[in-house]
Amino acid sequence: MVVRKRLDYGSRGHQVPAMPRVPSSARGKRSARRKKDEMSPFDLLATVAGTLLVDHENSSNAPSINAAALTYARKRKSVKAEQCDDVPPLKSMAVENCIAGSGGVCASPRQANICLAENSSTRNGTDPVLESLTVKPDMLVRDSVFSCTKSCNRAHGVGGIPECGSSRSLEATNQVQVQQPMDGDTTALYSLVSSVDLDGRPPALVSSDSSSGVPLCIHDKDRTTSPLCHAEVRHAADRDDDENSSGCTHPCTTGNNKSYMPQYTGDSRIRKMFASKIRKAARNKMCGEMSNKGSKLNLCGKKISTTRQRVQRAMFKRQKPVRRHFTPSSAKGILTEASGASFSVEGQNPLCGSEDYNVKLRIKSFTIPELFIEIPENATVGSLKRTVMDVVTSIIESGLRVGVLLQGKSIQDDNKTLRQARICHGENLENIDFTLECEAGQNSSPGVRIPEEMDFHGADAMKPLAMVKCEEPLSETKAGYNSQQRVQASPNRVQSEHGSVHSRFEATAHEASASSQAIVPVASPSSEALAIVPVCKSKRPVIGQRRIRRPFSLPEVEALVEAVEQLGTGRWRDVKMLAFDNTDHRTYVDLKDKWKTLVHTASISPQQRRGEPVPQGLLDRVLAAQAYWSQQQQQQISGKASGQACSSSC
DNA sequence: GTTAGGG
DNA sequence: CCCTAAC
Repeated sequence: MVVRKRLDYGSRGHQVPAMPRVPSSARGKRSARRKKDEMSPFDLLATVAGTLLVDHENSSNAPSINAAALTYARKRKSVKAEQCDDVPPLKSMAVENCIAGSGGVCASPRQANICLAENSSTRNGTDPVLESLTVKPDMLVRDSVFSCTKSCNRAHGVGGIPECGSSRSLEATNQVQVQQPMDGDTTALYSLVSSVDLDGRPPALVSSDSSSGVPLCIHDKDRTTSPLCHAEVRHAADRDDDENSSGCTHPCTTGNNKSYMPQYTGDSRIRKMFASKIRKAARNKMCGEMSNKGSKLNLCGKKISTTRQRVQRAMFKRQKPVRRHFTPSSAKGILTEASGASFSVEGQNPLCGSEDYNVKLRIKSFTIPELFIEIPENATVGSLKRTVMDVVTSIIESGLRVGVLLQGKSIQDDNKTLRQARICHGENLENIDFTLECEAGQNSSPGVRIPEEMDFHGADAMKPLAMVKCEEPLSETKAGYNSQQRVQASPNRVQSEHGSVHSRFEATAHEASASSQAIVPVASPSSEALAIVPVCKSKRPVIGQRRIRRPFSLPEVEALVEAVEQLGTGRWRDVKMLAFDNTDHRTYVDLKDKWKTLVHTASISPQQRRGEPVPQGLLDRVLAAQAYWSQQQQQQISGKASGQACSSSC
């Protein structure tokens, strides 16, 4: 067998050494490290103790170690022979199980495992990225869009199931009815709109809309001729996987860009320095600041530890959106949109008369910018969902502000009254739009990060776009493009604004946004690059922010367990690559931590366990694997020690 | 950049 | 999850 190098995974599939590599941990636990020079006796003791411990564990909790060892041996053997292709029956069963259990997620790690070789090979080549992404229930999406628009006139409260629900995206389908005295200024309106519950819970005034079907703006539809695939992601419906928590738990406000650059691929040194310093500072500083959310208040007093709110943290780690980038949702609005999701709102005023001086606006949905997602063809739907979830979450969390567009024109003056802004009784409010713009955008220099972050692999069209986007002044963003094409129907117009260079891509983006009110991952024109720039991305890098907590789903746990069974503890990077290669938000440290908790969980009584219950069978496997690999490590260590002793004595 | 471990 | 020491 060829000596395996870590990086080999990338190009040749996964190769696992027949014998567990001496976990570099042999350099091991600190305690071990410290002792290693001073002890032979200690070593011996440790070995004995370890053995005893292992025996004990096995006798009390899990299958006999022998059985486990056999299993592992077998597995390792097979793995050794055919890393990725040889998937023992047991694994298959597990996979099925997992898939059946909870939508999607599960499949990913394992599949990644199984297809690793293929995966990696494709990566090297042309990276077929998004072709598989598609889906594109265009109609659905559009339906929702249109229904939203058109239902304006409909009386709210109709019992029917909202059409939007079908394409429900990110709380987008909620209709929000905003009533505001016409004399209120636009600032007030902004506030109102901003208060829209982004968490998907129906706002107080939400009403359902049963009208769907007939698109109000047919041109939108026609425009959507792009060959690109649009994938609609249903936020709420699919949140049964592990990502749920993240999104749900921290619905909005405080920015957390985690999603779009989850990997620790950033400049870690800088990150570390900034992160820890800034973070600490932030902790002290922001005690009172963020606790509106949830019940986590008064954290300041404590040290904001476990429950501490997301603290400003170095964002560097998220600087390289390896696989995900946002993309401007429309050419003209590139920057504008960049700032965030734009959501279509429906202006309405039929009832104004009866409401005296109140303007009734029903916000039925909003869209977020197109998202470009790069994901291997053989990635699972679950991983795709997660990816999209990440992106969406980041958009929402990165801090949003609202912009108001009337007849396609952005209303800049917050001090105007609605009446002055012509958002009032008697005016045509059908074309009023609200855009969500990233707060972040205001604070940072947009252009700085983009170039580095972009994955340009030959995405010629993308690059320019990104650049443009980055460099574009934010102000233009606001003033420029207005939400969706519904308002500004002409693609040409869009292109004219940015020049022909970007036309191709822009058109794409344009279409995408036009076609959907939902989250729309769009396949890049060039199969390889999906560079995407978070619209908000260039925005303030939320420094020192804590990552969102994302409990491991059962499928993930299974994948982890299996990977550890194969690779052993102490090889977290490999575990990550084997089972979570497509899951950016799970770092190997996370996996290690999870394993730690799993072991702990498995060792306590079921009554003491919290969170999503993990099947006992799985926990048994955890213990077995832990015991087995612990033993292995012990043996390695003792073997090493004896070897040294021998060599020294000889 | 990884791994181990404490918090 | 975070942070950091030790490699």
